[in-house]
Formats: sequence, C-alpha cells, structure tokens
Amino acid sequence: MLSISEENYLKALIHLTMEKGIPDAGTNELATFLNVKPATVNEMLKKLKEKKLIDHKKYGRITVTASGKKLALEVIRKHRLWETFLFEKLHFTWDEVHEVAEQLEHIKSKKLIDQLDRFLGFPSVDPHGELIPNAKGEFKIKAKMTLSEGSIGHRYTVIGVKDDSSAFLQYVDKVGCTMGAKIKIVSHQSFDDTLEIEVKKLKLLVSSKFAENIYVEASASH
Amino acid sequence: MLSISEENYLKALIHLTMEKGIPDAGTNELATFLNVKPATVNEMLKKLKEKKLIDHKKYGRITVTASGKKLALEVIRKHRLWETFLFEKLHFTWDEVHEVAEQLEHIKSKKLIDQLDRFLGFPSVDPHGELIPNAKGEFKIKAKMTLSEGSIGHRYTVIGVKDDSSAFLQYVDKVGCTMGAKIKIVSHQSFDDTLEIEVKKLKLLVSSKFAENIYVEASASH
DNA sequence: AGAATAAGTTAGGTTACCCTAACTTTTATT
DNA sequence: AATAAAAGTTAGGGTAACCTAACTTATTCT
Repeated sequence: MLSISEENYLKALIHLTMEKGIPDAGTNELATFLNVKPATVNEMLKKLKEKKLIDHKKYGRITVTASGKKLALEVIRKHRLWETFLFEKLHFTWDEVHEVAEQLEHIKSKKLIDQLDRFLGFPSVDPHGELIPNAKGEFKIKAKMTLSEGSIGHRYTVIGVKDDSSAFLQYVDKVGCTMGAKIKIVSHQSFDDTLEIEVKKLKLLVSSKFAENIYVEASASH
Repeated sequence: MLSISEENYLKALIHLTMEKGIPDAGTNELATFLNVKPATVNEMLKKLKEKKLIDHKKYGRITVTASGKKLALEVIRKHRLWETFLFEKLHFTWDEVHEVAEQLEHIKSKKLIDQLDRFLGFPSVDPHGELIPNAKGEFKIKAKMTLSEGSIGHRYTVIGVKDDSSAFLQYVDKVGCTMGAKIKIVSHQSFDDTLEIEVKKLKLLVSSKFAENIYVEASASH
C-alpha cells in the first residue's frame, strides 16, 4: 500500500514525463514541481526504487516502471473522477475542483472508485478536458494543440486547459474561453506574440502565455 | 488546522463521553478504543490541551472543551454524511460504509460537505440510524433504548445499531433485524439472558450481546 | 580545455505519531 | 491500613517525510 506522499511523487513523475512525451525526469525538476527540496526527493527516490516503481541510477535521470505507471494512473483516474463528481453533482466551479480532488484522490477503496465511475456514467474527460484513464488503466494521450499553435483566420474549439490553477481558470472564465468555446484567431503581433482572437463576437487580445495554456481543436472555418 | 490523528482522538473522546452520557474519559480507555498504547495517548493529550480542545490534569480524567466538541462534531457530521452518500448513491451495503467513511471524514473542504449535505437532501440519520449533526454542529442525542431493555410481549422497530463492525452488521442482516424491522419479544431466558424474538413471522433466539447492540423504539402492540 | 553553473547526493537535524520498559499515582481488595 | 491491581506518566527509540548545509558529479560556456 502506497503512502499519500508516494502516490504524489509517482503522479508528479507521470505529469513530467508521459504527459509531456518526455521519457524521464530530473531530481530538481521533480523537487520544484512538488514544492520540496531536492534532498527530500532523493530520499523518496530510494524508497520508490526499492519498491520497483521507478528506475534511477546515481546522477542519472528518473523513469517510471510499468508497475509505477499503473499505480500513478490509478491515482490520476481517481483525481479526474472526483473532479467530475464535484463539478457535475456538487456544482463546484471548474477552478475549485482541483484542490479538493487532490485530497480525495488518495482515498483507498476499489469499490468506491468503481461505483463513482458508474454513478457518473463512465465519463471520459474531466471538467478541464483531461482524459480519464479507464478501470484498466488505459490512458490515451491526445496529441493536443494549444491556441498558440493555431493559424490566423482559422477557428478552434476549446477542449481543455494546461494550467489548472484557480487564478488562471477564473481568468479563462471571465474572457469566455471555457470548455467548448469557439475561438477565431484574428491576428498575431510578432513583437510580443500577443494574439488577437474573437470569442462570442467579442475581440480580445491575449498573451502568448495565455494561448499556450489553452488546448484547442480545429473546427469548421466557414 | 487539525491533523487526521488529532481529529480521530477528538472523535473517539466524543464517542466515549458525550454519546454515552459520561462526562469524561480515561487515558487507557482512549488508548484501547484507538488501538494505540497509553503512552501515545499521553503525548497527544498534551497537544490537544495546548490547543484548548480538551481539559486534563495529571492523573486526572479527560474532558472535551466546547471548541473541541465543535470540531469533533464536524468530523462526525462528515462521517455520517459520507456513509449516507455511499449507501444511497453508490449502493454500498451498510456494513461497508464505515471503513471508507473513516477516510472520507478527514477531507478538508467546507463547500464539499455543505454541497454533499444538500445533494443528499439534508438527511438527519445515517444508514446505521445515527443522527447526523447539522451544519451548525447541533447534535441531538436520542435517548435510545436497546432491544435488551424491551419487555416480553411488546413490539419494537429497529432504529439503529450500536456496533458498526462489518461482522455484526452482516449478522444483523442475515437474521433480518435491519433498519425498520419489526421485532416482537417472545420470551427471555433468565439463565443466560437469551431473548426469543419474532422477526418477519420467524422465531429466533438471540444472545444478550446481540440485543444490547440493537437500538429499538416501541411500536404499536396490537 | 578549464572554469563556472547547474544538477544531484550525503550527512545530520526536526516534527508527528507511534512503540516498549520502567516508573508513579490512584483505586480496589482484603 | 497495607498491599495488590489498575491507571497514568516518563524516558528513550523508531520511521516517514520534511529541512539546511556541505559536498560531488555533470553540463555549459567561453
């Protein structure tokens, strides 16, 4: 049985590797992500290595083993199911779900999560547009494009967000770029990469940082 | 913010005092209840005393302060709301809910518990017949009678159980004494306090220990 | 290539929560 | 009232997960 910390380390490693299409992660990188010091990470790496959940050799980079991945994806599955529950059944806003799901994801009960999944109608995406691994731990990673990769004159539909901080999500909400919103890219300032976009007939300027954190898919342009 | 352990100690104290109509509890008693050693309890008492959640002087007995009670009742409220959720929405059986609720009760989010309460329709009792403290922490303790206190020839309705272990609840289920069941006390063996009862037209013999763990209320005798 | 910087490791310390063993105080028994 | 038993306390240890400070190895820059 994994501790909450162990689960968090594994989950963080998946976010830093698999979900970014990068094969391995570094100690400092992981420490920054988890808001702990590299020395602390080092200790935990020893433990995870003994449990055969990661591979790591001195001064080398960290990879997650197959069994490590399986466990991490279970936690991610729980996180996203709980987010969906909070959003759909308890009327949380999409910027509120993450924090509480961070706690709920560590509850240990197979029946709980299976029944929750059924109760929600076996959802495939969470409120932020992230795919939910299924009960077998299968996990498709959509090759997602961000708004910043779009082309001038084309139309896109918002299918997710990269950053899930409350501050960003509230901003996204305010400008109307929530899930499913249709966006047309009007122009691009090469000086500072600002994008001029049109959302719900309203033109607005967004920063490159903003555009990089919005996942979109192409939609009909006519 | 209280740790999970601190919450569990407070909750245990309420079970050992308030819920039994006893004003205070002892160190060993608390240790036995929590499955830890008296020395461990002693350490925790120091911490809870500093936080003004309990009163305790050396070699004396333990009482819970008003603020301690408030926090403990919040945890108990969360426990019972989660039990209700698991039972009613996720189709857990009544002997399965306790264990998972022990984990869920420690999730920190006011909005979560308020919304859960609303989602469940502001229930007043959990699947074991225990009263759920309301959002203000008001908590009625029903003066409950047990089946063992009933009289021969009278009829009773099961309104709860004292023991919530899976083993006991499954037994209760098997003999048909679940919530709402009508029981008639047929006879009493003074030799070993065995009770002969009638449930759903079936006569059966139950031990005094069994009878002491079933809460009932009188129902019409005709 | 050599130096500077970044990345990673080790040693030793802290806190929370648990333990055993030895001790003290209180309560119960005769 | 003396003593045995029960209840409660203290001292000293362990582990998990964090820390800082000092160190080593790897990488990058000129």
